[in-house]
Amino acid sequence: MKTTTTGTRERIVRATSRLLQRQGYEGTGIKQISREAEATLGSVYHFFPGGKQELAAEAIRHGDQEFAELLRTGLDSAADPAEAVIACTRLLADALRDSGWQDGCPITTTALETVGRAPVIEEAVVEAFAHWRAIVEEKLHTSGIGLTDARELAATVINTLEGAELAAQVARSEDPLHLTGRHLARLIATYR
Amino acid sequence: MKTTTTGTRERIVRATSRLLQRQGYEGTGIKQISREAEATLGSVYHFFPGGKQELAAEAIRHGDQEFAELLRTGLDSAADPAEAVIACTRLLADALRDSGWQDGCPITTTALETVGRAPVIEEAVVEAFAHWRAIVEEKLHTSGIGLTDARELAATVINTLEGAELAAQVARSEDPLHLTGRHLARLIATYR
DNA sequence: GGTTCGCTAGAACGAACGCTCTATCCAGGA
DNA sequence: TCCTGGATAGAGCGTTCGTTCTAGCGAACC
Repeated sequence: MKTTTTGTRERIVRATSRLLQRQGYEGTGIKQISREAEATLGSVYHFFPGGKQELAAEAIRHGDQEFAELLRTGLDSAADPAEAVIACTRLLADALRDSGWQDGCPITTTALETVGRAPVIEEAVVEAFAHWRAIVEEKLHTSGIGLTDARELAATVINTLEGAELAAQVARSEDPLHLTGRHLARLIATYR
Repeated sequence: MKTTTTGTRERIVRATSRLLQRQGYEGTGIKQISREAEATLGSVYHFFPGGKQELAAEAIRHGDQEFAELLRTGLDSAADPAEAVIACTRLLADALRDSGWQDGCPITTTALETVGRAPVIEEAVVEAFAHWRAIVEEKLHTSGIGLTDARELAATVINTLEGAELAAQVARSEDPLHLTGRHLARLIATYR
């Protein structure tokens, strides 16, 4: 069955994405991935002949989509861009807390570990960040903020969310995310 | 000689700190550390009987001091807190570029890799972030910003710097840091 | 001069790493 | 009915991992 084969591939990608998110690239073994995905080592190398790097790049792309969806959900929940960003921080805080402070940004750890040493992965990382910035930029622009300002603000919004998520994870507290939401809202307000 | 022994210990800590910064915790082996530090495996385990975790925790504390010094240098370079923060982003951008985009925040990668799984390291990480926030907070407060505002702003300044450094490293560009400097300055200006 | 002790030195251990390879399974076409 | 080829299965390769352990070094004290 076609569904079975694509099912295995997808199970592998999802398991990899979750493991990279929680343990990073070097801390995650291919055998652990195959175990968690309920697939065999043979299947992993069948679908990803490029090995661990190719698999990780695909997992990053998966995390990209996941995070993008969260962003869109948050941004669509309010017309005012400042409130919309606050909604994003709330969604992030909820997800982080509900996972026992385990599930931060799905790609940051892997990105930092592989920067400058695994071009295939890095490319996926760069695309993910650009993708997220574009989503925020569009929201800001359609809310009446000029193109240049919207682009610059979007970059800072994403970067700040990343930093806040890291802080929240380390502190095991939602506070850094909520605080960041308020400060970003205040910054955005200065542009209107 | 006393100087020789403390010399070896310090060489090990410095080498570990630099390697953790560039390769992360899981990507750095103890044998590589002993090689780069020009110390033997026996020496490493003599000074750090707690093994890799104890060594990493000590290296994090070293990175803490290093980053704190950079922050103080930047903050002291201008009376106006907004300009002072911009000076920090400039220092960070210089250091990052000059290292070939290798030397980002000395502790972030290790922090993310070990969060929730290595309490000894995590404790050092939490202390480092608190330390950095305190430095920024003091600058903001002595510049006339209220205590609560200063504390909250300081947290956001540190978190945002972290996020911007990550973005700059991934993009191999100083822009995210400079942009963040401008936005943080703008945010700080709304409090005066 | 002998003894102690902080430190250096690196061989060796079991476990885990990424990856290769052969064998087998089984649905669909000839 | 046989054949083909995508998918599954996992033993085994060489290497490296973190750690342990014993042996030896040289300066300092009695």
